Amino acid sequence: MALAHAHDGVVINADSMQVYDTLRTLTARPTAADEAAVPHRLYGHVAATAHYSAGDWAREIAPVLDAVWDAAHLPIIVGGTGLYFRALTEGLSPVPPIPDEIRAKWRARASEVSAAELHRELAAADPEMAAVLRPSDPQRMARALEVREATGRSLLEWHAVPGEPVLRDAAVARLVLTAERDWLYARADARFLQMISDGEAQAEVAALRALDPPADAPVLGALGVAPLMALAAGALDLDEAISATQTATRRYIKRQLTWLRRNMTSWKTVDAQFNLSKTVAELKFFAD
RNA sequence: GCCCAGGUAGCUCAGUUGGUAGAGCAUGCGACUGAAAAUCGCAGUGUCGGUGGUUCGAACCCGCCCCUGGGCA
Repeated sequence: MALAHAHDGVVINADSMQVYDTLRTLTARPTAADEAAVPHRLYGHVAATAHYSAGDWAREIAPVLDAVWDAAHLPIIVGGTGLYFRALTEGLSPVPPIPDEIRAKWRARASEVSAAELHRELAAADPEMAAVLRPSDPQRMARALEVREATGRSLLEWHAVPGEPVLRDAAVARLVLTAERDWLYARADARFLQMISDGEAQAEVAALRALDPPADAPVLGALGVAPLMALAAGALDLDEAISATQTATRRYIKRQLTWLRRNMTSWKTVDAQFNLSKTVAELKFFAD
C-alpha cells in the first residue's frame, strides 16, 4: 500500500485465495478502504464456486499489466502463491485447458478410489508419468490423468515444453518480505482471533455454505474454511476450530518459508519486522 | 475410607504368551509446472508415574507409595 502510494502504483494480486469473492476477511484480502485508496486488480473477482488456477491467473494478468503500463503506472504484484510467481517469471508449459467434464471426472475418481488404485489407472494410461509421480499423491495423479485423456499426450511431454514467462523484458524489482518464524506464527495466531472475534469469519463461511460450492472448489481449501464449517455443523467447538486453523496456518507458513528459501534465493529480502517506510524509500531505487 | 479403571513421544493412544517400545496428530526438514492457503515425502524424541522385589531378562508379574477419572460410602 505504502509502496503503491509512493510510486503511483497499482496493486495486483498474486494470491490464489484472494482472487475469490465471499471470503474477504478470512483470506485477508485488502479492505474496501485499501481498494478505495489505491487501485487494486485481480482481487475477489472470481466466484467462490468457480475453479480458478495458476494458468487462469497467468492468462489474466498479462492484459492487466499492459493496461497499467500504458497508463504509466507502476504495477506492484503482491501475494503469497509461489506457483503464480513462477508462472510470472518462468512461465508454465503450454498445456491446453482441460474440459470441465474431464477434470471433474478425474477429481471425483481421485476422491472415490484409493491412491493405489488411482496409481494403477495412471500406470495404464500414462506409464511414464506414473513412474515420476508419487503413488500417494492423488491430486497430481488426477491432473496427469485429466491431461492424458483431454490432450492425448502425457503431462511429462507437456512439461518438456518450456513455458513463456509473463514478464519478459520488463525491469523488475523482486522482493521477498520475510520475518522470523516465531513472529509470523504469533502474528498469524492473533490475526485469526481477530477475524473470528466479531463473527466476520464465521459469517463469511456461512455465506459460502449457502452458495453450495462443489466439493472440489479450491476456496474450500482456504485456511479456516474446513474448521469453521465443522463448527457450524457442530462437529467442533470454537476452541477446537480456532486451534485447528492456527495449526494449519502455521504449517502453511512453514511451507511458504521452504518455498522462499529454495525458489527465491536471488530475490532481495526485506525484513517485515522493521520499519516499512524505510523500505519504501529504498525501493525507489529498485522501481526505477 | 473402600472398590474399579487408568498413568507409555509435545497430545491422543497401541503394545500379542515377560526379550529395554510403536501409530496418528503436532514439530522439523524437503518436494512442488493450471486445486498451490492445495497435495505429497522424510526425520527425531521416550529415566514406559515412583520405588522395592521375582527373573538370565520387566512397559508387561508381585508389594508399597504418588497422581487422574468413575463408582460406593
